[in-house]
Amino acid sequence: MAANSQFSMAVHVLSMLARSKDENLKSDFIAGSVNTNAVVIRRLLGQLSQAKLVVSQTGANGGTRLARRPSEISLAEIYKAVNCGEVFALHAKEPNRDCPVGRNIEAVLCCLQKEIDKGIVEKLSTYSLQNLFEMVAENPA
Amino acid sequence: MAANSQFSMAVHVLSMLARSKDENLKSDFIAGSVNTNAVVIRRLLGQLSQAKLVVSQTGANGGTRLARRPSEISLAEIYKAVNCGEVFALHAKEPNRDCPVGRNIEAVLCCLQKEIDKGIVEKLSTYSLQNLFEMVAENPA
DNA sequence: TTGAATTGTAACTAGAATCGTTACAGTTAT
DNA sequence: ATAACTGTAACGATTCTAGTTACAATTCAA
Repeated sequence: MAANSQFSMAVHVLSMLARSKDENLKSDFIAGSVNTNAVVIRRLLGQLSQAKLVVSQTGANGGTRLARRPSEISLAEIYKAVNCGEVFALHAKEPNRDCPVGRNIEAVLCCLQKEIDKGIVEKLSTYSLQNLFEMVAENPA
Repeated sequence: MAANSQFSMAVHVLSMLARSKDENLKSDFIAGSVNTNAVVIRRLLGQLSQAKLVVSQTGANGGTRLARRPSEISLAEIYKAVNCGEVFALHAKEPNRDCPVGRNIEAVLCCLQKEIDKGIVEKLSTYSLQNLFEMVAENPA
């Protein structure tokens, strides 16, 4: 499959919104920067809106802006807002319950998966959208 | 796509091998516990063999055993041995270079991606296959 | 030395997930 | 009223994983 780039796109989109301050941005304009279709952006914005990270307005002169200041949005919130799966997947088919290993391995792996995910969220929560936006701005083209 | 469960399968397979000590296990037997096809297991064992975590023998009475003791194999090595992608993917299409955000976001995201991956590896390196195997053994069925 | 048991690997299929695209209903400013 | 937007459904193209079959190469053992 194509790899899931929702988090990357979300960070991109939110950086655009951070840059535009309180002005509404159109999905079409954002799509031009991300280099994709406006519907893809609107779908993503829908998730970010549900997570209360952005506010959208329909109608003429509509568009989207941040719901909070960039310094008050952590990358962890963005990560949780978009649907970007787990670090590794558990078994596709249930292992054999007649095997002492097969019987118990899933529970252990599930635990480990959660622990890793917690670590990721912790690391991401040390960055705000503001921090990230500054990195983008500083970065030499 | 179906999610990538290589790491889960690898840990499962290596736990089986840890349990069997120095005895060779057949791919067919392992497949029975993982509940998949023997070829899938052999493919996985190929990767683990390249990473020098296991040793295989062809021919009659062949099979696979651990290359080292379970206490000397960390989960981080297993993670690196199998091909289980990144936490999040970068942009599918290259962003628009004419946009100040689009121009620089990828480099920043790439950095972040590496930092997160480093965190995962650090966390995984605190567990050995032995530790994990003990968790599986202790876990109530 | 023959035969049986195994691994290694190529090739193909089925199924799932993402992204892109078109289409259109609903909303809002002017 | 009309034009400019968002929200969302529906479908296709692409890509990835895992499952499967098939078979060559290797090794043990009688």
